[in-house]
Amino acid sequence: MRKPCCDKEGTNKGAWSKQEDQKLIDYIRNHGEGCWRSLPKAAGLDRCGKSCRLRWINYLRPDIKRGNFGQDEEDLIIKLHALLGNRWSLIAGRLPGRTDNEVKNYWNSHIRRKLISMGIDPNNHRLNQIPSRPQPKCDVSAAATSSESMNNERKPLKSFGKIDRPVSDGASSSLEDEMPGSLDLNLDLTIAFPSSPPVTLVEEKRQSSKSTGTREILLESEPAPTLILF
DNA sequence: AACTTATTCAACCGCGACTTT
DNA sequence: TAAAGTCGCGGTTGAATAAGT
Repeated sequence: MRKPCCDKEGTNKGAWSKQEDQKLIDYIRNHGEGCWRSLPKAAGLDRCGKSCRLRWINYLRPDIKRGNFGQDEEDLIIKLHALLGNRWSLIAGRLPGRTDNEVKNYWNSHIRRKLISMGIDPNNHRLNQIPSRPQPKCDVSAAATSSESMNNERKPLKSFGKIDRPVSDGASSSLEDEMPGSLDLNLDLTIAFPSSPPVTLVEEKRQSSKSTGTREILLESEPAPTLILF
């Protein structure tokens, strides 16, 4: 059988030194990404492959955009979070140059607090005080499109191809009933599935969107199925 | 200036899905 | 087909820094 990914004994941990960074950069420049297990040894690094991967993806990759998030990026994160929940890698995938870790951190340190201060539950994007329902300054209209899939207690969907957790579960109807006509997403989001989504999801989507008519969810079990939200 | 508290963010951990043997 | 390895993800932690007192 195979050897374990990395023996935890005798590998460096904690912050990366400049030398380590340089070794990793040099190695990946010459050999490309991949095979993280064997990379540390080949690159002369005393690190776990997992740690190398993380360092590269979150910090060293040349296409990483550093610095503050723009308002458009923030809006997009909110909208995508409303749709996808805490699937940071998917959200980051829509933000060029941003990493899942960065998006996650930004959400937890900035956006989350901002939504709370506006009386919006960041977990489900619902207003806490339903009766008055003030219009938030920030574009959180997507929040209203959210469903219970935002609930942090839900089981995470690990494989997108498998869709054992829908992008919005069927339980979303209660929310949509509550927030009719506030679904101005203005978001052209297309997610390509690696494989056809199960029919159950399609049916679920149709059922939940049927009642409201406020959101178009297109999920086709066709060769290149996409999820399109408006 | 010194201390405390809050915030940020890089890195680690554990788990589940996928792949390989 | 089962078991073990690998990879990627989300949650969490903790050190560094900033802000407040």
